Amino acid sequence: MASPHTPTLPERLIAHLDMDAFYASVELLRYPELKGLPVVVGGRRMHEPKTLPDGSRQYARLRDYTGRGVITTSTYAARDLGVFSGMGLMKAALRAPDAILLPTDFDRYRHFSRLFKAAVAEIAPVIEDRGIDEIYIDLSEVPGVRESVGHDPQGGVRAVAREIKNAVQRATGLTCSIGVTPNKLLSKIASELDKPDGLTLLRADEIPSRIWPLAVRKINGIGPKANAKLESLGIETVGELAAADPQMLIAQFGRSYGHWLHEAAHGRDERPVVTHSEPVSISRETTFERDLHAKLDRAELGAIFTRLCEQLAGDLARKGYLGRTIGIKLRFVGFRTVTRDLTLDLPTQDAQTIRQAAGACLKRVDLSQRLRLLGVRVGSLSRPGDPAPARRPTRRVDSGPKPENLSLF
DNA sequence: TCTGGGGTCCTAGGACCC
DNA sequence: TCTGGGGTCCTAGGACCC
Repeated sequence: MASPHTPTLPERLIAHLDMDAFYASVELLRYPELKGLPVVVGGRRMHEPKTLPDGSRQYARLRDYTGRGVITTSTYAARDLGVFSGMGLMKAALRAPDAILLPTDFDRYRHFSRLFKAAVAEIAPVIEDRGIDEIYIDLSEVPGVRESVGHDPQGGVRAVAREIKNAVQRATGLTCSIGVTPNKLLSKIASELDKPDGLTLLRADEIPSRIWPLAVRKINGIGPKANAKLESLGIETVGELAAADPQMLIAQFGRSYGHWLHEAAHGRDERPVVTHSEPVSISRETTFERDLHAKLDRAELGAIFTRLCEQLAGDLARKGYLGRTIGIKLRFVGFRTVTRDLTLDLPTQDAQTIRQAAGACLKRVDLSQRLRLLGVRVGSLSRPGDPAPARRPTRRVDSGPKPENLSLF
């Protein structure tokens, strides 16, 4: 407990910045005539817009798409038609057949990602990367942030957040939404409250009025499973979660997650803004256009497998990592997913070594069902100069020869 | 007409070591 | 010959996120 003699720490000021419909907005910059229309980005097939002789452009429609693939981003006009990120394109086509479909151009999104992050860093350098289109920013030490403007005690914060939004707009031509609160958990929620082009400031004393009415699913870390279970317990809002008996939550969800649920519902979160982090694993995976069978499609699968290993080796080399744990991921028809991994004595970067280890992993899987996805992963990463890992005697892996292992790879 | 690709973190059991 | 306890590594699966 804080005694009168221990100075209380100043409350942190953390921002969460989320680019609005990022991929779709980047596409609208080059196809401005699509502004306001339902547009969806996603899919893997070639559906580039065609420029006609008269200079006008012809776009693919959602109804034209066949094959596997999901929506990566949709414009707000498309969302109004009920098509959202993660939805299968074929399903989306039933809801919005006339929506325009654009292919993803990750290089371009990465470029704009660098632009907006650099613009923010000029104003507030303490940034945590949370992927291509969002960041956390620690504003606590930003000059002017704690000054009040007029009688608005948050005037300084608001001004700095506005400045950040303007800088992002100038650098990219894009809008973003920002939430500023005492921690990452609340800021993540706050940035969504006024999307798009939003700016939401929230103090701890506003949690009951602003946060508790929200659905528990709005909390980052409560996914579909936890949500369903909470619902079955009669808990739908954050306020109901906050009022729930912590011991009951622990009994239902386990010590760690149960305790976290309670803390999160009360808006408590001490996680720092992490400005540097090292990757834990690097992977490549692909979903096939049609389901493949290990025996019937042996040559095709073998070629894909080798290609994934080569791409992965390329990624490792480019990023400057070695990995000691090689793993595979298989997804069968029906979406059952299986993983196997194998830790080598020494880290590697070599495609053939990876391919061989991954092949050994594959031998431990029953391959009688058709596959829809194959992936390869490298973990236990190190840098080329790092000291060699302490070797432990290789233990027998009981691979128990599978009757349906078709010894293909 | 089901459900991409890239990740992180957690849990849990067995091996192995002290 | 019933039964220890802790710590770390390895492996598999699953929830969750962007």
